[in-house]
Amino acid sequence: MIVAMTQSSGAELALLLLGGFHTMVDEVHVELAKRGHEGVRPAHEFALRAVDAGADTASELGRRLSVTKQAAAQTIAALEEFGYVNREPDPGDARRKRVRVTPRGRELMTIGSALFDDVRNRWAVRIGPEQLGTLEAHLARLTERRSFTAEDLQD
Amino acid sequence: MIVAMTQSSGAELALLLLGGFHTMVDEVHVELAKRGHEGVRPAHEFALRAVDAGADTASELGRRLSVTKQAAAQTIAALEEFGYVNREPDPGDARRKRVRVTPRGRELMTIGSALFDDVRNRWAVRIGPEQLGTLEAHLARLTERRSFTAEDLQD
DNA sequence: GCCGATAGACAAGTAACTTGTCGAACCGTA
DNA sequence: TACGGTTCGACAAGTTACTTGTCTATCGGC
Repeated sequence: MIVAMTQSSGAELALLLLGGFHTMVDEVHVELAKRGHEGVRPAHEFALRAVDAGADTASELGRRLSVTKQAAAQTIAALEEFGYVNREPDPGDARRKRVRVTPRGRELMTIGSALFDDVRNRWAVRIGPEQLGTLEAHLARLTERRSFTAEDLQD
Repeated sequence: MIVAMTQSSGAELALLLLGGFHTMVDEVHVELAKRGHEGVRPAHEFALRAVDAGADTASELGRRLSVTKQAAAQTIAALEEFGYVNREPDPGDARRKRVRVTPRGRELMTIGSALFDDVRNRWAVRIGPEQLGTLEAHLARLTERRSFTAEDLQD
């Protein structure tokens, strides 16, 4: 995506960041398809990780991914259709449906992690592991705590 | 957008890159709306820059942005509707319609560049200008020439 | 003067969201 | 224990930024 001239170093930086993301994700996505996970979309992978990390209801997943609960519910429905998660009623709260990662979902996460780490390792070889570590540390600092607004409290 | 645990440093890196992009774009987008460019979507800004940089037909714009010519034509139609570009027949080739950036389009680019540069400058203050330069240089290396495939030749 | 390549138009489909609305369930308080 | 506000998930429709597929008009080399 995007190789344009920009005449703005700020806009160029934005494109570099997006390009970096796409470079990683495209490669992982292609390789996942070859290994028996054809239908899966990049967004599904990240959502599945969030579910596994504890976002086991649609509302909670929405909050973690900063999307509406409806969007999260749609993602969960897709993951369920592909057999990556299943849903069961929460015994302690009849409103909730608890989302659990299935063995097949766990397999996707394992392969996905390996593929992402693979790309990262090749990057480490190209610019040096300590340089990559510094890059990550800087990015983490620059993106943390993206200032709350009133909108973040809705829904 | 996304604060999930991942248990994979590769996947975390991908999220950092996407988060960085979003952090920049969201801020610019909000500020643009305040300054009289309400309808504009983030993608439009980058497309407009590509047009200005010489991608003055739908097909060419598609190639530069790595999307289909149809997608590029839709983007151009949106830009035209908002008054950021206009189209006129190419005198030398009756198939082509030449896309030109209007004064209002140029204003958008100017403001957009300033806002992006503003974010970048604040980042430079936070981690140091030379560190940011290194980060950009590394990203540029890691994303350059994302290996051609047969698909790139179609359409 | 044909023929393959290219430009753009039109149509329909898709992914990943959004807003808005709703009923059911939960929970603190009066 | 009844109420009132909050939260949960479901359903419906709309939006953005794409895609694939098909079509006609035009161009350029031989």
